[in-house]
Amino acid sequence: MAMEADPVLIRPKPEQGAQGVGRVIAYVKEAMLAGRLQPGDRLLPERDLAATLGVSRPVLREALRGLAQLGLVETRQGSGSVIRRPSPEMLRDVFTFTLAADRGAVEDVMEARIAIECQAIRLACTRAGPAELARVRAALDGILATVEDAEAGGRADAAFHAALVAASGSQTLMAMHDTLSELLLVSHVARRRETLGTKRIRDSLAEAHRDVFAALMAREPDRADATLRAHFRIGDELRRERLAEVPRTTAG
Amino acid sequence: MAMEADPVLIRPKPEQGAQGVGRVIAYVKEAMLAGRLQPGDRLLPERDLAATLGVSRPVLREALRGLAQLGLVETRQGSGSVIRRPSPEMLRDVFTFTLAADRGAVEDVMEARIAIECQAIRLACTRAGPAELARVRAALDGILATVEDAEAGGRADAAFHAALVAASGSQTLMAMHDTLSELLLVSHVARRRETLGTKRIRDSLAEAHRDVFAALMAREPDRADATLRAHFRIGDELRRERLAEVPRTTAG
DNA sequence: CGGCAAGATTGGTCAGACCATGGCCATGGA
DNA sequence: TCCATGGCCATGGTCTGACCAATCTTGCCG
Repeated sequence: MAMEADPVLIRPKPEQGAQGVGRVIAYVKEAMLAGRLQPGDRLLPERDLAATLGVSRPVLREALRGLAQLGLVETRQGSGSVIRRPSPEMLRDVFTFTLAADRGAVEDVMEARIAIECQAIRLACTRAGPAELARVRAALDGILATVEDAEAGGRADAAFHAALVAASGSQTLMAMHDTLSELLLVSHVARRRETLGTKRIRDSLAEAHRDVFAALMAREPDRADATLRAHFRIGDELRRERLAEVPRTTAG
Repeated sequence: MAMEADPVLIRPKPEQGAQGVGRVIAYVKEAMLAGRLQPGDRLLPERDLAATLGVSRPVLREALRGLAQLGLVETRQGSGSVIRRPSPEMLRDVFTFTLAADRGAVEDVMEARIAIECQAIRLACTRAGPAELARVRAALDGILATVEDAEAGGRADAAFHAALVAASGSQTLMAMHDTLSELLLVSHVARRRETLGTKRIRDSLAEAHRDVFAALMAREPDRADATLRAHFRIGDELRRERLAEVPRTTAG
């Protein structure tokens, strides 16, 4: 009686001990871990693989879709399915939905962004090669060319910061930065509109970006971190100053 | 400005093809991000939802499987599909593949963790009240009480760092730290075992944690940041030293 | 030899049928 | 009246076979 105890209460992980879709997912995962399947390897065509594994094609497709969402497989119509080296793409999704469910105030999102960028510029000081530096340089030029234009300036600003993070060579930091940038997208444009006002303010911002780039070129992590923090602080101060002294005259 | 919560719209990455399966995945993701679907909400039965979305049931199932693999949906036979908030635990599996492909992935995630914690301790210096500080203190005591025990010490260490991040009062930083900590669990215990060896090393680590706490109590953000960074650096150096000089004697 | 078109291969989707599991309700027994 | 069990219905899991769409390969022509 009690010996036939609660099999219902045993909750294996979805792929473990399962049939059908779960079995196929487990088979592919295990083959990858065992080295029998390597990134770049092509799987049998769906019809053949389904027959080989003894499942129907919709079941196989379902399994492949699951693996594809995890970035372990890439499937192309007319071409086939290829094993992939996992990329941080899905990390971006996970952060996005985690933060969407648990998002803090915008300031907190901004703090997280500051954290990521400051760590990124530290790494960039030691890791960035000439190509990465040239990209940051180009992004800086984009900022200087668009200081008068809130919309284009906002995009140039975002591109500059993204180039900074990319120069770190850290895929984790890039994935996180992508998520945070999207979260901040709307407020970012508004922030910029509120900041741009006088020529003095615009020059200050341009100067701050030049300082950040110079710090990166100097290759000193602590200085670069401090300079980037100062840049964010300046932006805050200028915005406060602007709001305190200059009544809003443009509907923006 | 940012005084009120921003109604930020996030555009999820367009799903591959954006027809059929991709469209369904995008639909669910968008609905979650827009708040129309919340964790705990039950989706229509498969047959009904497929009809509603104008796709066949295998297509819908494929989409649900993809979402399930990302932890966004949980599907139970006989019961239905429920929206879930992504749990970082599902990342562990995938991170195993990432590690198999790239041993350096741990260091990458570690950099992100350092970024989050250093920003958190900065915020904690200005935001933490007596209750938060007491919690960090209690977590420090937990570390000091478990320096001889790799397993319990690992948990106490994690609890200390989580308490630091919690003391920042930033929901965003906490959510990100949770996710990163889950990733690092894959290798965390092994790292700690490699580090603990001699009494000298254990004392160094205990001292470093005390320093971090003292810096937090001093309420100086720059000093706290630098002290925490030094703590991470010390951990790295001790680990390298340990691996270089002391042959592994425990099978652990 | 190179380019283009046609055919073959392979993935994407659909419809309909059947099997398996979970939940709820009703009935019977204590 | 309460609890346990069984039956039924709802819902997910899988299969078969057909057709559509995209990619690749081969052959032919200039």
